[in-house]
Amino acid sequence: MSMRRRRYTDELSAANDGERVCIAGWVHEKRDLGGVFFLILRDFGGLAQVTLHRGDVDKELFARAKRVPRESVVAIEGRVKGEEKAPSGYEIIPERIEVLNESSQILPLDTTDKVGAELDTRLDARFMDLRRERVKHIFIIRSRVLRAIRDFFNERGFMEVNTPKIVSAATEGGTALFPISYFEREAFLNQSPQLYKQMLMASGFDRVYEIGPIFRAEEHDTTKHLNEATSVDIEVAFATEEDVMSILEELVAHVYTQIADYPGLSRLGTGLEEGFDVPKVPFPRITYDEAIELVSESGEQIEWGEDLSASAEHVLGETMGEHYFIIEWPSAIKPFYAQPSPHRSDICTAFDLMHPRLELASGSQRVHSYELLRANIESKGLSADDFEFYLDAFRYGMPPHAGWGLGVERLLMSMLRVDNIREVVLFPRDRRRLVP
RNA sequence: GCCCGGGUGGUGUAGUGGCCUAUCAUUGAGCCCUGUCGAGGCUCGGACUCGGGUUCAAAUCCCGACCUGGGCGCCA
Repeated sequence: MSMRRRRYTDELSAANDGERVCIAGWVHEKRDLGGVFFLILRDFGGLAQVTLHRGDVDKELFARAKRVPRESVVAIEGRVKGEEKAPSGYEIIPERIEVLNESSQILPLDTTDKVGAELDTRLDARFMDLRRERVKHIFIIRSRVLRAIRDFFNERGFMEVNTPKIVSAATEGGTALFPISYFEREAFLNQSPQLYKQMLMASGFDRVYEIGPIFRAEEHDTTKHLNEATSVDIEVAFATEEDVMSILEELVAHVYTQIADYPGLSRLGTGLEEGFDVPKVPFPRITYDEAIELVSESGEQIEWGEDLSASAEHVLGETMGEHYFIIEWPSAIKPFYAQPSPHRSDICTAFDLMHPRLELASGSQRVHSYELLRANIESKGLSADDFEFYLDAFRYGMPPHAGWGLGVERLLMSMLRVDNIREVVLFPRDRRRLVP
């Protein structure tokens, strides 16, 4: 059977009536009515009904079609017949059915969604879970989101870069790293491309972006954390935090715009049957001071200089209702590379992009002074010697610059209203899961 | 790391000490049925996480282990 002649089920319709075609895929369902037998074939495009009438088709073919186990892979040659009684307006009258690979029974999951399955069960049999329609659409959307992000940056003169994922030292502090064995030394999986993208600012690559994996060894076990995630990172020279905040909100709006008309949104089962609204730019900005004030009105007290708790973020999300920025954070709870505010010594240029449900991104203008950066590293209790490879870039002409990092999975789960971040990763890595 | 839940056929579930030879759906095997689209009807097969304990009696109560869901903390 030639793959060149293979057609997708969604390319066909009643308009192809009479054409001889070849389709291939999985046996999604079988309905045996005695004298008439329906085999529902599934490929990447969708479903097609293959109809066999006893008497009209070869006896052997009829019997073999009934015997093929569900989820087996088959290639079918036959004629398209426009048929109002068929679910998609046409059916295939087969002349040949070739079983390319028979599926074992009983299946680990139901691909027809008649019976549910828990996430853990689904992830154990992820290859089969991904055959389910709603799950497939999540990853088609994910792919489209990544494409939209690349288009956005490429159109704006950004250069895509790749920085190392195996690194020598604790990068930013704050989070736990995965140690790995690197020949005779210890190394780590990178928690973020932060230091490397900043170093590129000193190279004159003044608008860079990277989409890549980040690794966090935190032993958290929640619906919004992963130990291996994907981040979109940018760094822009001669820019302030306001400049990169504009880029960020425009990016989010662009991504929403690109996905808003995707028909598969309605198949997700997450309440997006009517699609979604593209968030309006600019997003509201509230300062950290305003944020803790708002939270205190709801009864929860946050001391100035403390990070916002989960319940505080929830209160803010309720109040703000849509995407918003929290700006002017205390320097003490932001990383060493956040540039201090020009107006106040105890706050910095850092910002967080919040969705009502969770934090999506954080960024800042960066410290570009070697002396200040070195002092900041030391004052955070880190050793400046470990950062020599990074600090060197600041001694020979580092322009002012700003940037941010955005969690792809968080963007997706918030956009698609998915409850668990694992849903938007093909093979998620969490506290317990290392396979598949 | 802390707190609170849960582990019953392949999958999803009912069952809070004896009515359990364990419910229902779906899946699987088989039979009937010539227009199904969650097809329908009939027959059959298939499970109490593991190890201790309490009791005349444990799926059910207790202890431990393992697995697992959620919340908090940390973090993006």
